[in-house]
Amino acid sequence: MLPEVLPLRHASRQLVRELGFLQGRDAASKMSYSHCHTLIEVDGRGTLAQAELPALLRLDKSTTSRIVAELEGRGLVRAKPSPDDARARILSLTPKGREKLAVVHRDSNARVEEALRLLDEDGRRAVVRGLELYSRALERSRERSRYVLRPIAPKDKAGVARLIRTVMPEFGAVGPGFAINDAEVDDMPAAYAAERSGYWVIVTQTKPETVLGGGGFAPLAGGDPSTCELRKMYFLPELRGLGFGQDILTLAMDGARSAGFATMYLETLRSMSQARALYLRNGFRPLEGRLGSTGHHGCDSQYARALTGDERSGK
Amino acid sequence: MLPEVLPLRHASRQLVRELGFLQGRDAASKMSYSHCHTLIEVDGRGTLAQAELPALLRLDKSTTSRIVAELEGRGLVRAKPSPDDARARILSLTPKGREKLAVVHRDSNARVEEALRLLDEDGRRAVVRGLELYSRALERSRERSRYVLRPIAPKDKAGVARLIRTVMPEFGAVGPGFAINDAEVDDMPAAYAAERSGYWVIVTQTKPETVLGGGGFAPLAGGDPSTCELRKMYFLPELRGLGFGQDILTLAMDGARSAGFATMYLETLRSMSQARALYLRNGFRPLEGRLGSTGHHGCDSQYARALTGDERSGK
DNA sequence: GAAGATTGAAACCTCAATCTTT
DNA sequence: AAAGATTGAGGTTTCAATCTTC
Repeated sequence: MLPEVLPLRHASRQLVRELGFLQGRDAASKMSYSHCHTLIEVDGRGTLAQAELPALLRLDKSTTSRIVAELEGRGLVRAKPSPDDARARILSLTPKGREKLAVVHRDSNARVEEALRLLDEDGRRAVVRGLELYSRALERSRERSRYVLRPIAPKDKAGVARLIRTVMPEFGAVGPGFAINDAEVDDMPAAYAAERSGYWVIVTQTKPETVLGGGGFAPLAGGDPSTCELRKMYFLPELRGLGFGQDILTLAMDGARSAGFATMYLETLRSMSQARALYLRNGFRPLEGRLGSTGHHGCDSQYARALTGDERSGK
Repeated sequence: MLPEVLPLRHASRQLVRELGFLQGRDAASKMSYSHCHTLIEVDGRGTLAQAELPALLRLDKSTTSRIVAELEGRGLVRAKPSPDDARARILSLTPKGREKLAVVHRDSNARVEEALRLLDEDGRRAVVRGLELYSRALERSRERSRYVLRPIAPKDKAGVARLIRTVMPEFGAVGPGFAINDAEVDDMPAAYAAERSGYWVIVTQTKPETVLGGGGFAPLAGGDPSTCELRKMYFLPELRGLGFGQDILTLAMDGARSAGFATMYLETLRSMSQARALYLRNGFRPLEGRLGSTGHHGCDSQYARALTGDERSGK
């Protein structure tokens, strides 16, 4: 277990309790915390579909429905039926709602400032950074839990082919000289069942499973037998930024190391900037030219790193 | 307004939503967070008086009463009447409660760890530090709100005298050569109504007001007319660590500057370590000997700083 | 009277069921 | 059937009132 887990849980319990005090109903404004957040979200967007509120506030739609009804009843929010869809309600603040929000902002700012003034500038910046990092990490972790990472299986044949044929054109990787034309695309499960290779997929947790990402390794075609290639790592947009690239890269490097490879090579495109940042973080370094004979002359960028030693990052 | 206020409020809203802090439930164990926290607090102390729970969990005593009743009903907590006081109930975990807590810990650790693994080591440390700093600042801010800082008034005469005669003996500052014997102690409001001086007190917000701390400045007796003395700054233990020393020191320095003083001098004791740290943070430097003729030869430590320029800290 | 603890009423939240519109 | 929204039932919390013991 990471050494930070227990201290963080303790700090988190403390913080939740303190925030419970800070953000409890304010007697003066008679507004619950959720009501204030709703006003803030509606104000920040000018107008807002009521259907968006549950995701923004992380509350059940029944709760947001009741909040809106209450705010409407108090004349702080106006709800109009959408012209496009008679089911939907479009929310906006009334002038009275904007006044109320100004009061809420002033009170909240004052209370937060009062606490921040007890810290020096370095401490204040550390607080903001720490809370931002943690809430972002929790958000990513929550989103990750909607997916499953597992080795490729025969049933993934069609899904993986569709994945590759969807992502590559997004980056202009169509036509000759790109992996999208490789014969293996049509049957990835068979291709990566071979010795000294591996492929993993990310699928939705909810059935029916849909393949949304994948990546693997195999011996480098026409290359040294001690060199493998990181191959066909692609993710649909909704999966990006959740750290699955790092997961698959780690699995691939560990698998390649176990299979006796000494070097991992890869070909990619400069336009895949998120992927290139991942490679650099993991100790991959750009090469001057190609290795092996992959036939992917459409790729404008090559990287490699040694798999020996315990060098995990490129620092 | 501090530049960190708005980013922090945003980050705080995000974090609160991610933590699902209100009415959150731990899915696996079917326990509300408050129930889990209660088990953790009881376990951490072995046994715990039920009356301590509201302060620990920052919940109303009616809520903690219901939580304990629920946990008792489920056989997780045992409550015995205190042998000393038939009103009080002493809580402890049953073996079944300890088992349940182990499950809760395992689940919580796993979830927190899953999020932390998305950060590098530097990020993880920043998260822990940021949350600890903020929860501590909120706690201090909450405690501060129970008190009021204001200029001394005639009605404070008895309270301030009692304050000084309580705090000084705590640090051994009794007998000849200490400020506790100064004539002004018996009527501080009158003494500090004079020109070029000021005194502030910290009193409880709840009536009747009780004086719990104070401090001020006045011309240095027997010293240069451009030199003032920071005088009689004392706080009862419950007030320490809440930043009131900094508040009074800032008021005193600003007041002295306005009254035309160029230097602020002070006499203290080495044993008052919190006060000395405050002086050093505020640009005061130790002197080799005494200034003026205060008659406080009991003090073993002298400091001074210039009031000109904008030097605020000693860095 | 004050402190420890409990109980009733009301606010807020979630889950599940329902209604309306697409 | 699916999506937007509402409603009913039940859990959690606070405030205020109450009971018991010191």
